[in-house]
Amino acid sequence: MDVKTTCLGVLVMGNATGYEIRKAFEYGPFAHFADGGFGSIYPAIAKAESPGMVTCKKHKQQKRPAKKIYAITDMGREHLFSTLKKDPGEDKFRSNFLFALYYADALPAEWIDEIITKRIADYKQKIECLVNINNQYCDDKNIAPTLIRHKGIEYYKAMLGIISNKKDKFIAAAIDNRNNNIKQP
Amino acid sequence: MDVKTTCLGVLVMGNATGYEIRKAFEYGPFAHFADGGFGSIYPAIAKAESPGMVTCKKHKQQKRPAKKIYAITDMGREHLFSTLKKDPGEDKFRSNFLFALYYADALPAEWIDEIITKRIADYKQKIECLVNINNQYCDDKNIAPTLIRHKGIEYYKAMLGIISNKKDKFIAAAIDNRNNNIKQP
DNA sequence: CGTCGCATGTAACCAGTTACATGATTAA
DNA sequence: TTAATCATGTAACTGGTTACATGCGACG
Repeated sequence: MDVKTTCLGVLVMGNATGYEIRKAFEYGPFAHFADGGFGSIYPAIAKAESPGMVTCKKHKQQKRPAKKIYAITDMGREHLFSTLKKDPGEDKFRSNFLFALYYADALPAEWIDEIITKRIADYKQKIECLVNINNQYCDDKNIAPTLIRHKGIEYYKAMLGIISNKKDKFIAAAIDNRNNNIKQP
Repeated sequence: MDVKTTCLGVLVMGNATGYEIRKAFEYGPFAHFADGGFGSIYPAIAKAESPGMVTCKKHKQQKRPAKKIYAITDMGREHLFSTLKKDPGEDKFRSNFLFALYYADALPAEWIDEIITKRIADYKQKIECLVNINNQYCDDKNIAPTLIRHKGIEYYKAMLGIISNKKDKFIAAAIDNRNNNIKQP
């Protein structure tokens, strides 16, 4: 799913500026499975505007760049939903954290302790963030967004549980092998 | 984590060819959180070879390109482990599947049913794959790989449980809104 | 007779990240 | 006074994907 399409996904829920779209990616209910920074969002909206998938109204402000409020068009809606009806393909999960833990046996126990402790705190914060999301992205008429939000919460809780349970074992693995090195080929 | 480093991560567990490295990314115990196709692996190994992070021995074969068996060097090990001691940063999870489900209210119920049913089958297969991994990547001396493998299994089981529980609700959301459309701004 | 597995690689392409460019207002 | 929020955007870079190029052997 390219950034243009995810932007349309935000705009279908209500008009927004580029800045607000980015906030939706960062704090919105699908923050944990879609993203986009300024450097990709602004060009993406421009790419959506030229064929007419979105329209733009400028609101002048004092001492700031004019707000550009984008609205999705029928063409934009069609593009979004036809994309959504295509095979979603596999999820992509990339984790340097797990990659590092994989080699816990060859890393200092303090480091393993540190990254796991930090990650546990991160997960707790993510859960809180998803729990506290207000309704600006969730219309009552639409049930799915709420379900997805709950799914996100359950996902992080599952991650939290797994990591918390195994924390001591990982640290022990690192301690046990403090003076060994990883298997030499 | 760039492909060069993940390749070193495979090689630290034993010598391998480019082809075998790719298999490790696809079926190995960290297949669910790291990756790389041929188009990225071959150039990555070449980039690791020139400064001396890996060495290469050619084994001629009949009627096939010579096998190039790579071995990690001390420099390669150092590069790997020093990278592993850096802040792993956030995990990246991108899911077109969840993105589509988010708009279930505006999509055909049959489609939602189809993608959820398929995803449940996918998760079951992933679990089986991780359960059946043999020890070629898991040395008994090293505990962490096994822990990570179990973590992968628990992760997919959690995903499976969440999706299975909510399946009917998502389909109902799609059915209920069959003649409505998503909120118009 | 087709497709999967083995086995290497290159080149064009594309999408997204990072850094740059600008700058007032407000809360800690 | 420092950092965060608001608000837009461009340009260079980087890194990975896709398609191309080659081709035999085994299995069904």
